Amino acid sequence: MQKEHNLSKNQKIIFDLIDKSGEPMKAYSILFNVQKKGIKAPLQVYRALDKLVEIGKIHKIESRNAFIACQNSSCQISKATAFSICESCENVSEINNSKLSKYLSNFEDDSGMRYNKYNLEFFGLCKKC
Amino acid sequence: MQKEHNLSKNQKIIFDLIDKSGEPMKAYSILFNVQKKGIKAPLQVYRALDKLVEIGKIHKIESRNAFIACQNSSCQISKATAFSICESCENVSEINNSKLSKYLSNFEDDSGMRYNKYNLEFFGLCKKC
DNA sequence: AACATTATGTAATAATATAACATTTATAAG
DNA sequence: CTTATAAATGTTATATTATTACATAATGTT
Repeated sequence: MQKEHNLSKNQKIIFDLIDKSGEPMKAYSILFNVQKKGIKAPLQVYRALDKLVEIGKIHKIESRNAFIACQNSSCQISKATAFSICESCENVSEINNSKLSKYLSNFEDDSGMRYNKYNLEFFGLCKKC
Repeated sequence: MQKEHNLSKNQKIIFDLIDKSGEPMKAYSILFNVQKKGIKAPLQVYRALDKLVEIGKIHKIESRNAFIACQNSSCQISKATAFSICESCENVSEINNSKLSKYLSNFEDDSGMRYNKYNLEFFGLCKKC
């Protein structure tokens, strides 16, 4: 069952932009794009991004300092994320592989530490490149 | 067989600092710490960090913008990295698990894209926390 | 209505990272 | 050993990414 998050005005504007772009967007590029909609300051962008990440509508690509819309319909929270990143064209796509997520979610290291979250980034060349 | 990289003066100073600290260090904290040794500018630090990452002596913890010495004696290059990060005390340790690295190195997603590199960060609470 | 929570607006500034250019040191090739 | 090439350094300025602090407004709850 999916909890519907009612996005606020700024959150909606920013999510729509990222979602439509279909690719990772950087915070200041987002800012530039939403200035005509009245969002003027970095903080307004970062606050919306924080919330959107928290509720799993977007994910942060840590190695790129960029944000991408969640491409996984069943993904509610950003607790188990995996991405494939082309080092040439910088295309990024979210990996949705249940074996992989099961493997990683159940992973226990030697210290016995248990994890509640992970983020995995794969790098290589995509088909085109 | 391990290729010995002869570190340059700045690289050595910065690697020794990070290695001795035993924990992730941020670039400007490194800069502060090596100023008495004559390294005055951010760029000098970043250049050494870039090189050290390239040759696998240190790794970047992407989610923290910090750098940690490689804790894996057999790790020559930073092409297959995994870390465990405590969200409370921020302790970070490198995971050296051959099953995991084998699994990830051989992972192929549905698109058939092959990867030559990955970085995985696990989050949770360490034993102490 | 009163209260608490969440979101917004705005200005200033902190933290992270790179560009551009000049010079020096180390390495390799003849 | 000297010329050529690559790697590293030094320095200044600037770009990019992100947060602090404080005031106000909107939304949700009892």
